[in-house]
Amino acid sequence: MTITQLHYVLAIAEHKNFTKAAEKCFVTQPTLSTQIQKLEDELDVQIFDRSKKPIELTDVGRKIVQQAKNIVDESDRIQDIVDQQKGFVGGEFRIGIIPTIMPTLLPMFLKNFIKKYPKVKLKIEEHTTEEIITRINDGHLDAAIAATPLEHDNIKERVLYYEPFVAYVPSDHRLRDKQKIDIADLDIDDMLLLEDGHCFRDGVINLCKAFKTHEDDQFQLESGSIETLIKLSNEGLGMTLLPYLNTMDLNERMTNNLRHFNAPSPAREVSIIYHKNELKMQIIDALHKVISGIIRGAIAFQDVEIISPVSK
Amino acid sequence: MTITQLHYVLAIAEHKNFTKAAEKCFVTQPTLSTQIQKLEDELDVQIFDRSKKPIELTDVGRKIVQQAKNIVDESDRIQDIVDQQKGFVGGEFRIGIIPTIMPTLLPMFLKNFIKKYPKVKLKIEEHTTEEIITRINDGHLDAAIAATPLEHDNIKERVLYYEPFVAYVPSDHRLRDKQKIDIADLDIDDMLLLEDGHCFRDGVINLCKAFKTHEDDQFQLESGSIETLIKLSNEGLGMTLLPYLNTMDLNERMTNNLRHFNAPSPAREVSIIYHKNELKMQIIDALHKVISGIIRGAIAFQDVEIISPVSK
DNA sequence: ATATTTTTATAGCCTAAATTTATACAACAT
DNA sequence: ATGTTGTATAAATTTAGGCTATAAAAATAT
Repeated sequence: MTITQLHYVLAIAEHKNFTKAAEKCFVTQPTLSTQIQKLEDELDVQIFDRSKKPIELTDVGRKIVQQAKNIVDESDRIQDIVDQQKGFVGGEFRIGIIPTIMPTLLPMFLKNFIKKYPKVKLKIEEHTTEEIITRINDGHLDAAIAATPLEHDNIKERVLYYEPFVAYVPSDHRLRDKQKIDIADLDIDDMLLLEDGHCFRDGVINLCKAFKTHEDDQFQLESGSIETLIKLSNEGLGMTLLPYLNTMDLNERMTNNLRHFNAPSPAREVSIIYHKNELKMQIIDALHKVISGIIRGAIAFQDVEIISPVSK
Repeated sequence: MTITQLHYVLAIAEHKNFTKAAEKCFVTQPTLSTQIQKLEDELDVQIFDRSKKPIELTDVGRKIVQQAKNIVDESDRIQDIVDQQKGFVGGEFRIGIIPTIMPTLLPMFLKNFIKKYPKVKLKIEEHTTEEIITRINDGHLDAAIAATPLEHDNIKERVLYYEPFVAYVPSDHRLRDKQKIDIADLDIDDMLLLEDGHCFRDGVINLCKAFKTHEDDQFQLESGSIETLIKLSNEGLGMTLLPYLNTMDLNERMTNNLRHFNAPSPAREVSIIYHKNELKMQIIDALHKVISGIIRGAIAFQDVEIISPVSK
């Protein structure tokens, strides 16, 4: 049994297809055929059920794949150990970012990061939180930036910053004349909300994906786009909450619609999340350092008292 | 990087000597030299410091060895998975047993076990608890039978049975005339005790390695031999406690010296212990099944109430 | 200091294993 | 039937792992 063979097993298990798996492994298809056969002979057990189309895993096969993942992960860490020793931070790194964070955060840290860590080849992908979770679990993403806590067993979270929400109150709204808003003022029924899991602790109100629960509403907003949110609000469909970073580049007319909260301000927790196997930890450390450094300059001056968010 | 290379690394790390490690790996010394060099080249880091005699690990080397252990362990489990699937229980299995358990327990289950699992090649070794812990940690033992709890991070315990102690009271002893003894009757100062960690919960008395703490005693008994204990007791050096199984084959004169406890009787917890990586779990399961089955017939009829032992 | 022993590294050769190209074969769709 | 898609097999090639023999270096003995 070799680590290479285990890589082949994983590729085939993933693609359910020898030919495609071979491409991903940068070898030819016969190589996979023979190597898998050799491994199956050695273990004297069938890993794949080739009678099914597309190919399926046998029962033992499933367990073997699970274990093969462990072994491959653990063997990747040898290089990690060496990298850490050398202070080398580099290689390909795939990071997912949720849509509501991408446009504001990415421009803030990207230039800085690639300058500081030129050896890292960042692959940035926009995904929803659910997509991110599956992709971190199957190893397609090395890490992601998302609203937390997620409380997912296989995924670790490291908080980057707490981002307060600012109310966006259009001109005809009942709260228009309040200079500072309290959480108690909010009414779920006249609010447009983001889909991100921003749950904030308050005995009375829990905005966790609140808008999704109203099935009798006339519309449901699946997009996490802040721009859409603002425009709908401008159309008189209700007030909304904007993450603080999104309020920084509004034009003057829109800035007039902003109302800050009295402390404690509702906030979302934004974290870098990664698989519990902690692969490529140096790069995750590096990202954490750069991002939280940048954010300290952008959010810290705020005098709002951040409340810590709590899950459903 | 291959799993074979990692095996080589581990062997050299253990023996601090290429030649000996090569023997253990059943290859020649040049093979190790070249393979280690290849690995070091691939990782571009020195694993061993060959300038020192005997050879030493570098700082990264130590971490790599640690990780290599993980990988090798995990890769061994692939075979485990297959074995479990096939219901196959076999292969070499090294089990350690502490001296006070060996002579009574081993004869009870060994014949039964080898009959039921003829494919398992048991290697039985007698060791002290401390030796057992190190040997389980470094992988030289697959499992062991010892008095628990040990509360060791890397070692899991699975209780086989609770073995009550029976007092052995020589003819001239102050407790001689009591038919049933209470824990409160015991006095550390006139007792000979085993060295095994049998700690039992009682507000007043804790016999955990008690005899070792008395540095002013005239003698200290390091042997865990029950025979020695009985003979010393017969010589009038004090009463002692015998594990129940050891009282079953005494001659009549000695049986007359036995005094059972009023419930709850002090007892030692005897467990099969194994590394938390849970390698060869099928065999451990098999041993557990056979031994606790045998013991049910030997101890269960006792009507003493067993108290659960608790650590220091 | 020199010789001897012990231990690791290197060279050259051999064999086995991994991979490739070419092709056969099977299942499925049209 | 025929083409398509996907896996297995055959033969050739390259690569890697292992061996013997020996050199080099270090430790130990004389």
